[in-house]
Amino acid sequence: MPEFAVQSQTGRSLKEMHHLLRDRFGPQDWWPGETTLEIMVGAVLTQNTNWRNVEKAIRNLKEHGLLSLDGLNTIAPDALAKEIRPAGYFNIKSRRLKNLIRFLFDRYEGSLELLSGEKTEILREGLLTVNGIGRETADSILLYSLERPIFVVDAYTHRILLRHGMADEQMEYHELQELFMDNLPEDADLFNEFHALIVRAGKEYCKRKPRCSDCPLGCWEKGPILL
DNA sequence: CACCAGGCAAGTA
DNA sequence: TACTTGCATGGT
Repeated sequence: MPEFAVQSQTGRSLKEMHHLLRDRFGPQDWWPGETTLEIMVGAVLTQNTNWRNVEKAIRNLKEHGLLSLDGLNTIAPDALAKEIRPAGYFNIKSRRLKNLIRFLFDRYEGSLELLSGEKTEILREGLLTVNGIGRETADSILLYSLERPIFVVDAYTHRILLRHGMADEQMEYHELQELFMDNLPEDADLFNEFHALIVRAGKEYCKRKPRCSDCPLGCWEKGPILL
């Protein structure tokens, strides 16, 4: 039994919210035609960082032929930091990328084939042991890079649920995640699109200073605007 | 000038 | 468990 309402303050189900967003914005095409590795790298680089800055960093890596397991495994941390500078937090993210790559070599022989054969639950536990990979980054890798049916929770997700009366400020990551995963079909493509749409709507309408007027969700305007 | 962006870990109490 | 702080660039 879900502990929290599966309907919003305005009486909408998650499915209805997804359809409203989809009808407004269409497919978001997150991480199309990119490699498994590139998506994993992007998931780390985008931590608390605007995606446009991440694109610059990834472009640098590509231009220098570093966007490969061996390239990232071999390069010195300082040199890597220099390449990903536009993404911010470049020193710590350099170490985080090295940690991730080392994990892939230590546990999967640096083989994305072997990685892909691993069970989702084991993968998630493993990723979470890597210093610099927390729940959102791990889940982003699972969903967007490895196409596992795991729903990604981020600040926008929490904020939108708050404004629809479906969550409170204290709710924890896994509770928010369960709200989606217990009330939607277990479908990676659905989770992919829905989360991307939430981010899209969040960017345009539901920031800390919300601009609710044209939001397709027509959220509960007296709802909390915190977070 | 202030504020924010597709977080996380380490330190403190 | 529940805060607080450091990490940093680039756009608005």
